Amino acid sequence: MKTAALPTEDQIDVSTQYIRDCIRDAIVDRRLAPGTKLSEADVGALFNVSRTLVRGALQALSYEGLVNVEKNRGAFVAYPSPEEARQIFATRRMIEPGILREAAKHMGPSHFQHLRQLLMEEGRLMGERGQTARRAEIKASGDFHLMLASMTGNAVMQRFMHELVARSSLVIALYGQSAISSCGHQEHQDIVTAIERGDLDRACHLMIHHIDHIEADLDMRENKSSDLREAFKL
Amino acid sequence: MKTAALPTEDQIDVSTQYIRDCIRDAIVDRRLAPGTKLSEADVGALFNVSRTLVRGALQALSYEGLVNVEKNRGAFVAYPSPEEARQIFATRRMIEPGILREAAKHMGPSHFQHLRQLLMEEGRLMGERGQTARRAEIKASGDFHLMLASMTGNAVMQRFMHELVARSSLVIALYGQSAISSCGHQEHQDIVTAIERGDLDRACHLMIHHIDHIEADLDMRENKSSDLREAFKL
DNA sequence: GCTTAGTCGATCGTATACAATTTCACCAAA
DNA sequence: TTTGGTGAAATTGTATACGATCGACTAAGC
Repeated sequence: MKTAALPTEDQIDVSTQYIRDCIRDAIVDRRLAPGTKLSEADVGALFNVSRTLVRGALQALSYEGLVNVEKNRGAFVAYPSPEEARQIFATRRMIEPGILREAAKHMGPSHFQHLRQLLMEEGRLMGERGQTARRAEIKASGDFHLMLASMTGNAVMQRFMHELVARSSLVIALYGQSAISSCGHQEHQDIVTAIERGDLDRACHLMIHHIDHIEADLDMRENKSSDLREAFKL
Repeated sequence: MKTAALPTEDQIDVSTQYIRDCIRDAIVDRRLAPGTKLSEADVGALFNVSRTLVRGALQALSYEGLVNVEKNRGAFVAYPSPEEARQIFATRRMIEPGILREAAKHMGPSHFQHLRQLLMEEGRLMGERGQTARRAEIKASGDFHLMLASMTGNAVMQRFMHELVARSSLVIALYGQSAISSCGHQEHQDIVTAIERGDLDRACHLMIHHIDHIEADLDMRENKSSDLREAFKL
């Protein structure tokens, strides 16, 4: 609920940071389709700022992998290739077990309560229908992994996971099949249960398979038009 | 050896990317001390470009954690706190075992040869004396971990490791004690040997202890002057 | 003498201006 | 109908301009 201050938007201090967050949210929420051109002038007009600030925001997003900046052509919402998608999930398989073990070291009863609460919210959203609910569900699903990362108390790792989750959301939005990805909810619960029991090996095992399942539920056959450009450019 | 084109510097296309790389190299090589102010005007004058490009470079470096940008005060070479340093190494412990296992899947004889070659170079540098050799040694030590990451064939992970190694170098430059950190060379060799034998569990174990040793050889008592500013600011 | 207010210089934040490049529409020729 | 070329319009790349903020120094007051 970050977009709370719409009515007085032009009075708010609209900094690069704010623009970046807005665009990122829009991309992750799928309100901006992959491949969409983000014209500096247009975005600037939207926020009532000059191109200078917009450029900064777009460059930052480019660094996060959510936007591709092509020289002399402009910025576009990232259109991750299947290979890129595979790398993102492969990276998650490499690091999330580590996160799990580290987080477990720092977890107390209150942490488990927070996790359970998040899972309940997630389950509630799963029951609902409609675009909005689906978006919220994808977001909640990512928040689970993000919350685990935050429990490591490690800001560096948190940033990495933040980026990975955002890019995963983009990939799921692109290649995800209708409703199947929801089955991850039960897996989240199983993971928490395993941690709670102190069975970290099992928790890690479940986590890896969970990521496998997310990836398996994607249909990453070669894409639409936009790929031709990438195939021959540069 | 990236700074090969000094004589004709003003004719080169000095883009944001180039400036960023130069500054990063200077930081990692310890030619720029932590805490050093990077004035936009000064850097711009140095490269004969406007502040616009410099700002872009500094913001990118800030995202990498090598530079701190303080609002209305300017950019400074990062001065990692002990806590930050701990998080960097903790992150490496969380992800490098994963890298190891993934890299091992893709490694053939030629890969081992490359690794051995790097290790020989590392050993050679260890024998030499002088600042230059020490810098090269720290760099070579990082390159070992970077090479392992590159063998995963995963660009996302490679970028993460690149950032972690750069920041580690900064930390070592700051808190490292004279010659002790060199003992890691033998550990690198042991890790390669373990991978070669297919004993990944042992390789991971060695890797974690290796990172432990690097961290243990630091003297992270509370720092010099520059920290006072951070202590009271914000 | 120490504290506090006020001014000045330096540096950053943002907007704007101009140059360079790409895109696209239009038209002519095959 | 398609292909190829030309020029204007749009868009990005970079530099510069100007207002805002911070830090240091000076000076006045306690």
